[in-house]
Amino acid sequence: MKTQGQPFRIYTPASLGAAIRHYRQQAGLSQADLAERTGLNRTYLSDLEQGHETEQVKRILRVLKQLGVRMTLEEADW
Amino acid sequence: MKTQGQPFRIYTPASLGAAIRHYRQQAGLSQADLAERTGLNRTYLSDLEQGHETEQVKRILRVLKQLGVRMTLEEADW
DNA sequence: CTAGTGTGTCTGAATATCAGGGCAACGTTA
DNA sequence: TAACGTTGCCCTGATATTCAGACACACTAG
Repeated sequence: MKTQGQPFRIYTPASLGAAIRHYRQQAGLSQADLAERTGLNRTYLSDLEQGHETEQVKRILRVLKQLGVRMTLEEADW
Repeated sequence: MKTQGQPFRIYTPASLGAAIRHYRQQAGLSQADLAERTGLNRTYLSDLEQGHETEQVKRILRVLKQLGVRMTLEEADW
């Protein structure tokens, strides 16, 4: 049983942040936990989840939209 | 509804770039075309397709991997 | 009440990135 | 051959981002 939730379709930095927050909370991790595990700053993760990580992600999403490509996030078995 | 190609699973900046290149070529666009349509610099797109747009994408992918989340790109009907 | 946890947010400094311009190499076509 | 289209790559200045560290607030447990 995969227990896969619904995939997230990513169109904006905000939706990316919301998806990340969802998966982080589902994993039972705090921002500090995840920051430590990824070697990233907690402030960065906070901003990321709120969609404040704008320019770079927006650029890529703009390219994908122009090409008619959809970005999806979903649980994976790796 | 067109035939959907196989989705791309994105694990690295290089695979993101390869997917973008695939879709751009499928759309019959040059880098310059796409740059104009997206308002981005052609050099940026060149780097992006080669996976040289590293840090930001790598950070996000690192977060997703840590959370057991997979990023996928595929054609969308919009 | 007090301590601890989680998160948002601020500052300033250090980095990373992008746009714009240009040039070389390559393949294709006339 | 020459002209053209495409792409990789270089440089520079300007901009955007990330980080560390700190603090406030809300909430919860003891």
